[in-house]
Amino acid sequence: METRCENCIVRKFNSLRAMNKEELKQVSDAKISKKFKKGEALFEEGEKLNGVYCVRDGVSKLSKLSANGKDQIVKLATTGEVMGQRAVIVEEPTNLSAVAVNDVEVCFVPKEIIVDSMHKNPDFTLEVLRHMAHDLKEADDVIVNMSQKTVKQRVAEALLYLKNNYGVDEEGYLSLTLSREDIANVVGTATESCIRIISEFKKKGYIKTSGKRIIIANEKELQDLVNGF
Amino acid sequence: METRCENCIVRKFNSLRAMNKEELKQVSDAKISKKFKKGEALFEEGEKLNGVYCVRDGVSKLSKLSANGKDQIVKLATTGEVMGQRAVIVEEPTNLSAVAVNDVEVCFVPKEIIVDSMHKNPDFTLEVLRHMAHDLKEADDVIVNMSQKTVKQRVAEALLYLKNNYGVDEEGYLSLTLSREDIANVVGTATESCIRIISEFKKKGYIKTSGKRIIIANEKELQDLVNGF
DNA sequence: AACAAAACCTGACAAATATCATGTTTTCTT
DNA sequence: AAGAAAACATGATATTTGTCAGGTTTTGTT
Repeated sequence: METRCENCIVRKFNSLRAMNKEELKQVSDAKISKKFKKGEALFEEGEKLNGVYCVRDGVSKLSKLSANGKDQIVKLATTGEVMGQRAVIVEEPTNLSAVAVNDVEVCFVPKEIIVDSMHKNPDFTLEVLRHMAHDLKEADDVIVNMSQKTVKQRVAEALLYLKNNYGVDEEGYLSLTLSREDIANVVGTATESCIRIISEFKKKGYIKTSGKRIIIANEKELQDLVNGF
Repeated sequence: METRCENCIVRKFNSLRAMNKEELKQVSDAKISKKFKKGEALFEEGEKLNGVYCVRDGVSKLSKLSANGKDQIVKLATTGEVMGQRAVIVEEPTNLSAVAVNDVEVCFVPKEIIVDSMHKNPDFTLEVLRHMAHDLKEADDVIVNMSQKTVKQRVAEALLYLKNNYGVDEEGYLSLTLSREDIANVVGTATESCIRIISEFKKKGYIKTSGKRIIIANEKELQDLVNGF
């Protein structure tokens, strides 16, 4: 599928929207469409990125390996988001790995075009800057959550996050299904602890489950828990 | 003391170095020098910032209040760093409070000048972007540390950080003296836990203390601890 | 449909950390 | 230099969380 970036709705949600016509044409001509199956890696921590990845469809987990061999998921990147921007800007190997959580389709945009636009088009640079400022704020929030909230609160928060950001299907199940291990890696805890807490939520009627799929049955109770009541 | 920004060495270390002469003159004319005593707040979380704070001297702690009433220190801002940039860029109230750790001297630069330069001077915007990209990476690292390292490892790391970033005085004491409570708030733990661990380090000979002041006596042991040996 | 692999689950226990209570030392202020 | 306030310290205990070990269920593949 060779579509033109100029017509891509995805662009509306990321910094590429601040590009002008010529720039978009350049991107369009140079971009390479890539598909990744669930579980495949888009790129690995420490790799040099030759461009950025604009997500057309699907969700990827951005994670970092810790000294003890566990992955910490730092962010979930969804349709409209751009991955790898940070590394391209500072011209360093990326500090994060990206792995497809479900089937993912991205457009790879060579870094030269991005860098070139950043030098020439202040609006574009500013837009990138705004997105990064937003990510930084979110990262600050995560730091505070990690250090000040209990694992139980963080699991509850993660479930609400999944509902609020990815919605539910016709039956009420969270549209984005993560494995218990992935949830544990988002929350920063042991997989068993995560499973135990999810079981507890189920027992208390806050959620219902079917296999790995989850229905949020009592949003208020979960929210109260997050808030410390 | 009314010095000119054009001559300020501090500027060399932050994004203002990408400003051209006219821009610097504007900053110089509009800036207001402010001094804060140890413990005073420069600004509070949720406040609207009308400009940025360029640190001439001293150290401030940037922190965020958590639901349970504890402060989490997200970053220490030192000579040469600019505080409040993020909030000015996204035009939101700041998500962090800034409190002087020791006596602090800053130049307050009205946001109009910053915003104006960002629209006109791509080099400046790009420089700001680079700094923010760097901060974001550091934040990612903190997230991983918080979730994957033990409190003991994080305390050890914090002590080494203080040594590496602020150095030691003639007697070998860490130049930047933080209270045990502040260290606990950097590390994200209870003050008592922090004190206990510091006592343990002292008992084991990794550090020496005199009041709140600390000498790192065995850097290698501390580093090994951080690395999980 | 059968099988293997992966994911999920649970119990028992150990380790890490928080909390509460109380006393001591240091630092600051006058 | 004295007194008050803040910071530091430590014990006892409770809670949270991780680890190991062994199961069961679900999922994917042929």
